[in-house]
Amino acid sequence: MTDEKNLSKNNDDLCEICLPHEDAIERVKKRMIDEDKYFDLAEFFKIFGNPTRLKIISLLVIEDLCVCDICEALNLNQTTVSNQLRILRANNIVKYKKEGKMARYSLTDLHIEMIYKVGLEHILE
Amino acid sequence: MTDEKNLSKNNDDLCEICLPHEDAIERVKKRMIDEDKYFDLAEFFKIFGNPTRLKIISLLVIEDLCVCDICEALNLNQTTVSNQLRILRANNIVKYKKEGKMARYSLTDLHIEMIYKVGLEHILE
DNA sequence: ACAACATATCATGATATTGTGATATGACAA
DNA sequence: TTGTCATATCACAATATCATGATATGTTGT
Repeated sequence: MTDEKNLSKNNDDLCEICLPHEDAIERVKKRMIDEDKYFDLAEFFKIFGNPTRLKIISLLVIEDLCVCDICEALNLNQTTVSNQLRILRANNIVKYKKEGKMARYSLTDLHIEMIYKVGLEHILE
Repeated sequence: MTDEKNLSKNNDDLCEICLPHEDAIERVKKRMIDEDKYFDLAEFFKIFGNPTRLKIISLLVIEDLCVCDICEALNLNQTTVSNQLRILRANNIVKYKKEGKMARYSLTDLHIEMIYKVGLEHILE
């Protein structure tokens, strides 16, 4: 604890110009998650940061659909939808079941729906 | 309803190669939000798609902090933090109160905390 | 085996976002 | 008013992401 305080007075860390609140910094640092996790989490949220993917998600919140239904409902070409579905799959946001020639897509779990809905609530305020 | 079916047989929409499920498409299309909203929502979620911003959010979930505390806790230079705080502000994710020379930042509302936590739950599974 | 269909992958030019150095603002103290 | 501190803004090179055309894969019917 005293070590921490001395350390910070030595100015050998990045923030050289200000006088930080050591106690608050200690508290929040203790509760941070692993560095890697922030990157994983950012990758995950990045997926929601694209209107096309959000549209696809919003459809799948309502019901499961095959690729060509998504194309039709969103008026997008097949390549675009398929590409975005790949990204959604790779990030564990949608899953699919093969039914003959078709692939029926659905959301992997409730988290996705929750995040979508809370986000929508936020921007509609 | 019959109109819809005839329309789709005319192949004058983008998805020409497959035989979509008209009924499902109708159902989901009816419940879609305005085109613009998808863009707004994507802009909002984009903010969560960057590790630095997530780190800042994760700190503010725990307690309110001034800029220089955030720099110190995250070992980032002031410009980086300030820039990201500007983006967070512009997108209504954080707010701040001036206290003398300092600016004390906090999350705008509970939505932010919820989205952060549900996302974290998801990737930790 | 072959054709047709539904979906997936690859490659790419156009566009957007990143962190950061340089600089500006605004508050307090002397 | 001058200097210092805390924070904000601007500008930009490096990097990432987008939609899409071209092409591949895998399934069904003949």
